[in-house]
Amino acid sequence: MSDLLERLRGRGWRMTAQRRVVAEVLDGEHVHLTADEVHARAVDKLPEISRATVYNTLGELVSLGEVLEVSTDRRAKRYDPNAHRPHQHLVCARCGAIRDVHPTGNPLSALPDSERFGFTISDVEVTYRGVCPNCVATA
Amino acid sequence: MSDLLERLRGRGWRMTAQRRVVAEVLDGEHVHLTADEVHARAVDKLPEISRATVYNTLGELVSLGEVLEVSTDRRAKRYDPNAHRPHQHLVCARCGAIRDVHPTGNPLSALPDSERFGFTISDVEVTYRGVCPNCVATA
DNA sequence: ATCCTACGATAGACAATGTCTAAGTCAAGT
DNA sequence: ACTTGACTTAGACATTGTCTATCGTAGGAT
Repeated sequence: MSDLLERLRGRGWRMTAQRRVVAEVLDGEHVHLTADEVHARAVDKLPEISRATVYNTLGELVSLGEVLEVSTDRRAKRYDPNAHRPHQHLVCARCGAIRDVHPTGNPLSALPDSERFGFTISDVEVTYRGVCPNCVATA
Repeated sequence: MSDLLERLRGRGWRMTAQRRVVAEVLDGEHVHLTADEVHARAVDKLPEISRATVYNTLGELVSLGEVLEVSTDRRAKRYDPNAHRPHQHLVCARCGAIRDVHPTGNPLSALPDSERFGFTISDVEVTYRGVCPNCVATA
């Protein structure tokens, strides 16, 4: 189901073992990994891959619009392969779990012109914070 | 107009020269400073104040609910003394300028139960991103 | 007014995350 | 199979923040 690798190849992305491995890690698991977690999983498949390459490759995938960067906390950025359907995030304040969610309506419409101060707004990022059922149970 | 110092004293906050200076920096300028910027301005008034103290004090002010932590980018956290009126942030993608904004409605109501996955949601954080008039002009 | 003591402040080491550089390697076109 | 420019590497460096051990002091007690 590696649409991602196909798309990248089709866009003229030079394919290397390292890039393939990073793409596979993201494509394989639909979760929100940090750069270090991506690196750890990449090392399992390609032990000599370097940290810098993982960072570079993630940065490229973000530039290409194939992966989203998510900063839900002040810790490491996370990488979200679900870049093709707009969505927001729901974060557990206790365990850090992240879920993709799809709110109704367009959050942009909640900001009247008088509150835009002449800005040309291009994007809205919404993060819902709470406690997940698991953490509530073990509270 | 130092309500802040008054409130803190009233809450039994032990007053020191360092804490006073940090509180004054935040109270004086209604902007969104990073910890290092707070430190720099504090040093102007009290040259021997240490970085650790600024971090500690900011952390306490956040715990006390007198100041909000804002993470609009992956860079340093910013500290927002406007903690008593709920608001969201509008960020310039070019120069990083931050404005407080007040959207209409409650963003929580945009998330149907079916999209809450059993989470107990306590907070919503909305960040609008765009380009400010100044940066548009100089583009 | 002075003394005590617990709480606050300090310097600097350490940690986490990310970026940069110089040199080596290799994918892909010829 | 060559060649070349793009990719990868190791590790130094940068930024932001935290921790620890020690010193200083605010504010209550005397």
